[in-house]
Amino acid sequence: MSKETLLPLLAGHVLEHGLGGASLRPLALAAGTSDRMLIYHFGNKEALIADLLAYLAGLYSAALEAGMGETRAKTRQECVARILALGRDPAMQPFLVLWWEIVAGASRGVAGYREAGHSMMAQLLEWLEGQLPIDDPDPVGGARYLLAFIEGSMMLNVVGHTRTAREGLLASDLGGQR
Amino acid sequence: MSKETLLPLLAGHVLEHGLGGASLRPLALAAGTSDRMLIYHFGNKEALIADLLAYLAGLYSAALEAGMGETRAKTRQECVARILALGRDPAMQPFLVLWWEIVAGASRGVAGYREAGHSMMAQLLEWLEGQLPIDDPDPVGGARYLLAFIEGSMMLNVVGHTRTAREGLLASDLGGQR
DNA sequence: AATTTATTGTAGCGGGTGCTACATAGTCTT
DNA sequence: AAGACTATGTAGCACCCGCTACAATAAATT
Repeated sequence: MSKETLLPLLAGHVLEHGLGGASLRPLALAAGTSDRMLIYHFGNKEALIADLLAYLAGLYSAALEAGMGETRAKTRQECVARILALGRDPAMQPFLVLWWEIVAGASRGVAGYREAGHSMMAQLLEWLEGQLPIDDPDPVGGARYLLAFIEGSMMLNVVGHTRTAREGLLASDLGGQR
Repeated sequence: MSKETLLPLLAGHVLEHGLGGASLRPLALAAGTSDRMLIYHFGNKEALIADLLAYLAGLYSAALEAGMGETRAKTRQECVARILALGRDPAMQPFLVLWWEIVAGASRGVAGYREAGHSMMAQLLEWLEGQLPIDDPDPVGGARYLLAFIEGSMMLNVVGHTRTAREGLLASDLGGQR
């Protein structure tokens, strides 16, 4: 067994049980090995987490591509609706939970978290640009604007402010009426 | 020494060293007691964290009031600029770091985190409504809209997407030109 | 065939975790 | 004055943590 065969199993465990609280022995059990071997392959836990974060960023990219619609949205509203729907997809839920854990780690300065978060947001940004209407007057700026708004809305949902998020969306025209 | 005198000291430690990784003995040391006494006063760690989260929400409210400007902003742009500046204030930094930890806990379903996060966002929302221009056409919806956008921008900053956040802000008119 | 190298198991170390048992001193009530 | 209640210190338990020392096996290399 090598790193490459271990990483998917480790990622599965982390997506289910969290990243911060993960410890070697449960991680090893989920991957069918021992803590002894995890250290052998990765050197130490910090390196393991770093490799795992990179692998998870790749997984996230794949999940985004799988969730990408065949056609572009016709309006920014439709585009936002699509991505918010993607966020409600149960299959994406473990990623979202993990996502806020990564943000928290990045904020506290834990090694590797900022980089992983940056990478995942860059991928989402690129995906979002490709989802904007073809005739959008400012796809580059628009994607950045919508990204901030969407992620803020998702955070509000997480802390139970679903109504706040919805009413915020209604109060905005997403730059679409100009 | 009672709960009431303990909580400010505990909050200070948590603001400096984080909430998730906090354990009884360091917490007690920071408050000038023993783990033994923390359990005595709060029952168990979970109850201690719950009390601490409630106290921190109150602290956050006080910090907001202290950071509130004397006058209202004249435009939504100025309003957003003010709150983003407040977020860059070093005095607010520990709160922001703690904030993302609360969001992560809420997302993972840790007891009490969702409630604390909800309370803090409700306070920020109220504060934001009071900061909007007097002649704003839709203060209620506008505050919700701006809140989502601002929080999304702050998250982008945390993961190193400062440029993305800034360009998103430039691409939006914040509903101000209609 | 001998030797090195890669992979794995077993056992354990030092330290941190939440929490508890027990004793003690002071204070308050009857 | 006697007993009850409150607050606190000391010591420790059972468990989890990352990590390591040592040994064993098997494969590859010389």
